[in-house]
Amino acid sequence: MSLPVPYRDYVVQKFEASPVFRDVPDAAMREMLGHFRQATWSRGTLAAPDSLLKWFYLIVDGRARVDALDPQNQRRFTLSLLGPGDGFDLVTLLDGKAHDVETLAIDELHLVYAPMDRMREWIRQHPEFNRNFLSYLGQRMREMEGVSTDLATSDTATRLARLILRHTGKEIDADGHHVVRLINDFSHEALARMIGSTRQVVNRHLQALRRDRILKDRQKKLRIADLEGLSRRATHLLGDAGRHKIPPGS
Amino acid sequence: MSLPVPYRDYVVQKFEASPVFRDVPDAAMREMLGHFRQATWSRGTLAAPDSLLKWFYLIVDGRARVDALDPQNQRRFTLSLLGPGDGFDLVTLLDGKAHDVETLAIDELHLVYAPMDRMREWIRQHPEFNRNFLSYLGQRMREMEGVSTDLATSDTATRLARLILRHTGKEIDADGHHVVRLINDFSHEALARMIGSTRQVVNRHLQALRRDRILKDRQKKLRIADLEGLSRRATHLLGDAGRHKIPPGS
DNA sequence: CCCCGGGTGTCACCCAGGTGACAGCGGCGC
DNA sequence: GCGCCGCTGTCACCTGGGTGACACCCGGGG
Repeated sequence: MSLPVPYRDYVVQKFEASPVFRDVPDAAMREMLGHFRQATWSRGTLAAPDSLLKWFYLIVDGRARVDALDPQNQRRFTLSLLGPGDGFDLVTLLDGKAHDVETLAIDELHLVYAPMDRMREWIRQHPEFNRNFLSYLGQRMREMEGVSTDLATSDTATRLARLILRHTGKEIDADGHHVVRLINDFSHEALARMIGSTRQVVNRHLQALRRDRILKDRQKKLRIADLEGLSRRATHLLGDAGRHKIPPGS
Repeated sequence: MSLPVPYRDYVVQKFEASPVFRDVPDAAMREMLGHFRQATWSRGTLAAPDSLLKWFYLIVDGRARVDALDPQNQRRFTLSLLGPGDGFDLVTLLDGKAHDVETLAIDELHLVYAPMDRMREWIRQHPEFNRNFLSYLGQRMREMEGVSTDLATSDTATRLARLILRHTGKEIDADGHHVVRLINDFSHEALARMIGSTRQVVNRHLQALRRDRILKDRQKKLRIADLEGLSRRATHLLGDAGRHKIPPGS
């Protein structure tokens, strides 16, 4: 029923650097994992609401997306993107109540899962894990605050730039372009849902970014040619704003 | 140095029903409070960033507002409104890092406070408190998700209606109007910051609500005349949408 | 091979709502 | 009393971006 030892080793190695387990000693983690089971969901799978009440899932491989859907006005908004080391459903874990969101597998998803209650006990009993977990919660709250603030104060172009920037690694590929992680194969529709906009508008801004040589042209995957330029857009200092306003007498 | 016993009793009674302490036995709470100190901030006081790193504050009486400010583009956004029973800074408590927000006293603020570290220990050591605290975090996350989703999917009129609705009690005053709590004396500017808009636009929508007899006219404090109507706006079923679209042949 | 479905690229249109401006209003201190 | 200041109420103006529509492109399945 529990995880086979070799797989457990693989998972430990996967989670070691993840925010939830960063400072948890390997031994404790290995012991915890002993109580998990394993599952695989094919891409597109939608989490069943009642299984989210009973089990807490940790992602070993693959990505998941958590969408909120406005009941009226059937627009969607992507609350968060989960990758290896992330778990769901966090909110249910905290308060035990059903969480009205859609969690779905973007890729084939390799998961380990354990009963909610047991998870809660671990949090209570393992001090190192507790500390880590709380600090993970803190980070998540910061992220969410950032998203709200962005939505409330910045325009779509800026939000898009920030979205891309947030997922850009420092690594450079063979052609000297920065690679975008996690969201590089997203459709415009999916990007739009992450910044609270629509596919047409996202397309508009993406074209502008390509035109200005900030994004690499002519390819599906996002690649960044001018990181400096991108972060200027993200902070929308408006580039050279004011220059075209030189008073006539100078 | 610690709280005088009569005041402690007062605080216990104040916190008893609050989300953070709901299920914490009075005895445990009283013992905790023994380690707190007391402070009063006059209205308008801004929390000093470094004191927020060292101490965790609980509100006994009064309200506080937590604002995020977009570094460029100096617009503000009110992340949350805190009342009796709420504590700050939650995020710093969780991850120990400075939290770049402005916390300020809306009213004269009566607080009790304790060192962050001790607070963290209580969370770790008192199981009932831990459970409560985590579930409080869950609620807070739900609220934040709601705010983001609103911002991303609804128009300002709807967001304003929801804001008011969220703060409307079931109680009815002498004239049969529902009273709005916590935000009833806010300026349009302050309301605007809570829904990511501007004072002019908020005013626009407030006038519309008055015109439609949803809000009580001619007075500063918000009072609701037609709760039903308000929640219709909040869910923007668009009222009788469709009625004016009856196909010609019927 | 063609068809189909999902994604992309681009329009033209239009409106919610941001913006600046200005006039009134009430409370407070002098 | 008067002046000040912060707030309210209302304009007129302009624009970012939502919307529907349509053409096109590509990959996979029958």
